[in-house]
Amino acid sequence: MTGRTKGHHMKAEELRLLRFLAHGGAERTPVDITSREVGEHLEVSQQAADRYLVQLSKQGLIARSLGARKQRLTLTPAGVEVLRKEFHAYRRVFEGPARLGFSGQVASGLGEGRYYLSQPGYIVQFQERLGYTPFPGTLNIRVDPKELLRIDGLRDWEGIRIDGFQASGRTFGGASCYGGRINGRPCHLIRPDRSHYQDVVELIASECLRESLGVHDGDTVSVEMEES
Amino acid sequence: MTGRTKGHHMKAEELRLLRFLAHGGAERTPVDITSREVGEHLEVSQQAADRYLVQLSKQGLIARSLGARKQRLTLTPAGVEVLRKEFHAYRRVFEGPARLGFSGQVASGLGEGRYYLSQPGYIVQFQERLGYTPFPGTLNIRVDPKELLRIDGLRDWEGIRIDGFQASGRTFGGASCYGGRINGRPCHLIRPDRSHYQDVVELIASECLRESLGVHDGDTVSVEMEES
DNA sequence: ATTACTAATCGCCGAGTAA
DNA sequence: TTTACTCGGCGATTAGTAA
Repeated sequence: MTGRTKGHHMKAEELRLLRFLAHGGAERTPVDITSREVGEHLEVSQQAADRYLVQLSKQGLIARSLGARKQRLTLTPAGVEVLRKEFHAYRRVFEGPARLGFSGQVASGLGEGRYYLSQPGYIVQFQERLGYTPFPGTLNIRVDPKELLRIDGLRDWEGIRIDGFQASGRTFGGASCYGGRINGRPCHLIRPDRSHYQDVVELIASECLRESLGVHDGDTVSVEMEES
Repeated sequence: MTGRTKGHHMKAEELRLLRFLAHGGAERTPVDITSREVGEHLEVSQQAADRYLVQLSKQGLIARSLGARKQRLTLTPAGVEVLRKEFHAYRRVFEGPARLGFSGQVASGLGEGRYYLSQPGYIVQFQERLGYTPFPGTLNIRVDPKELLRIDGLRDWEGIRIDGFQASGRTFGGASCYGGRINGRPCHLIRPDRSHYQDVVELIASECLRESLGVHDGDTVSVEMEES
């Protein structure tokens, strides 16, 4: 369920194996196959194929149940997500940067945004990777639940990675940022790895968006995301 | 121009590099970049990045011209094809098998088909990989030149590989086969690596298609290709 | 049959450095 | 500055084989 947070990239064979399983329908229906057959398809030894299967399983990308005769493989949601991201990366190449527009109502958060955005561990990363230090506070937008699935397509975008860290004895989680505009003004949508909201998206910008846009709770705003 | 005939697969980093270059527009416009920058993006050393560039260049997937300051990189058509094939493989996963229909007129070939299809070097491969021994003769279909670009999309499909070989002192080239139906009857479209025709596609089947379909030169036939 | 461990080999990565 | 060579080290692969 949680995205591939770690930045260590997959090796080509593991990716091809994942794709092979998806091709065989392992997203929906378990696929019965031996490590030998996997090896034949990938043109590697049975031993290597088996290691790949073990690795993918460890990474939570496939689920294995070993029978005496064959093993039964299923892609996990995380495995599917890896493939969808790859797909999207290629689509980006051939079809240009994706766009995603939606609108929603300004909402009050729980004041967490301010707390998180004040953490130096985050600030240095924002400065480094977004090119600015965000105003300490997120603008929360409540969107129509029907739109959520579409907005969730952002998961496939490359995004700008903000890594989690430890500080003062607690853990701060990672997040991904996506560039866009709200009512024409540049901002980033920030999606924490472990999101707490369902129908709320959080935006950050260098200034206080509430002020610079002159909006209040309940006001409708329109957001235009564009992939870099 | 010639497709990646060799079956030795690319490593993940080379593929990512190729995609990175395409992302930077190297398909159309040369990209100026140093091996250090490439390494940073791929998160490998400058030396490794350089090796990848050399490899890709050797494989004819990119063109390099070294300046004193940066190198100028362009994707070759072969490089673009590699990426397009990857793209298509993922699309196949998420959007199901592609279909491609076209129609054309039965045409006479030069009798080469019979000669090639009689070569034992090909026959064993057909039997092994297509599951039948083709009737020794291709059915040639002349198609509307306007359709050619669309039909050329077949290049992205996975296809069934027939390898080239040497026999009696000469070289026989490789080809790719794609499954489909002509007027409802199963057949394979065969696309030699070095194609001699422009607006003609060649079909093979276990029986003589001319007979079993009861068609003659000039008759219009319709072909339905479906990806496996 | 399978999966998967061990041992030996292979090949790749990156540091140092030449050009 | 670049690109790109050599080489030591180590991770990955395969053959053999145990379970």
